[in-house]
Amino acid sequence: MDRTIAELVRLRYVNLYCINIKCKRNMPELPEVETVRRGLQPVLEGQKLTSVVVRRSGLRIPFPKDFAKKLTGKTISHLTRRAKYILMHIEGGDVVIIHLGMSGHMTILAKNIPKPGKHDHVDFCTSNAVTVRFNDPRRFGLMTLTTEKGLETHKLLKNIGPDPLANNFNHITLADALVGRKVSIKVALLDQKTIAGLGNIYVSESLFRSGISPLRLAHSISGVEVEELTKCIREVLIEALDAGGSSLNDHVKPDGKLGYFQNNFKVYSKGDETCNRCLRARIKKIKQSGRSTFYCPICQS
DNA sequence: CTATCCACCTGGCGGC
DNA sequence: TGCCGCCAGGTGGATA
Repeated sequence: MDRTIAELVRLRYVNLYCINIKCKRNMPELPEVETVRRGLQPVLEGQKLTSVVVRRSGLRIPFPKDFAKKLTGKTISHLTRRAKYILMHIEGGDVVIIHLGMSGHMTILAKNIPKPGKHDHVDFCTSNAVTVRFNDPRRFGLMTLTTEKGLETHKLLKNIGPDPLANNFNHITLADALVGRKVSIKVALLDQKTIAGLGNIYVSESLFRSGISPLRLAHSISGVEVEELTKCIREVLIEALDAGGSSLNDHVKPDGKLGYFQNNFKVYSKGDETCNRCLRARIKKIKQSGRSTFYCPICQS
């Protein structure tokens, strides 16, 4: 039975519906965050928030004063995304900034709403009797408030680089962002002000696909290589997004649980395994700036 | 200014 | 079986 989320909610078919997945190797990077946004969109847009329940004083940062109070009774106009942030636009000009951190996920509860568990920090209850529950065991996520006017200059968003899936992003944008950077290309791509939305997984995957060693210095990447890298970043992200999208649209099980993203990683977490491109080298795992990097020493140079 | 390092947090896993 | 300690990750702020 394949149905969209909106349909399932309308039919009150969904008991428990996990939008994001508690899968060890699926930290929320751009594709996962975008998938969550797309999953929430049909159930939240145009709905009034009848109540907002906040169960602790803060996550990575404190909740704003009167967070719940300011949102209660307001209508959600639409959901957008900037880098790994989900933006919930409220009629009247407020905007809720949501970051899933490392372990944050959303659950849509359409009936038989269970008692909140240990890490269920926030509930958004809407006029269509749906509860969207935010759970985040590690509490690296955050929620805060700003306004439409303050969005561009908000501390969390103002220094974020271009979105790799946006139309205005291309190899020239990326090349510009790498000029003079004396860090490795791996570290530069992980930096959100170079490019928005890549995390540890997709940086390794993009570099593998483009055949560029993660150890190269950012400023040493040639124009031709940046062009290839740009193409590969987009491909990797779009493929992950498609996998997420198919999870949302096609893999709804009768019990309402979402199908898992497929892990088609070529190098990430594949340390010591034989490279499936050259079939000769073993994937190396190294540390760069305290973060693990996976790459093929033959395919990437 | 840029680069590096650390704190934040908890579940999961390896080792004993 | 149980417990201990380490590790993973994204980000901002402190430090060099």
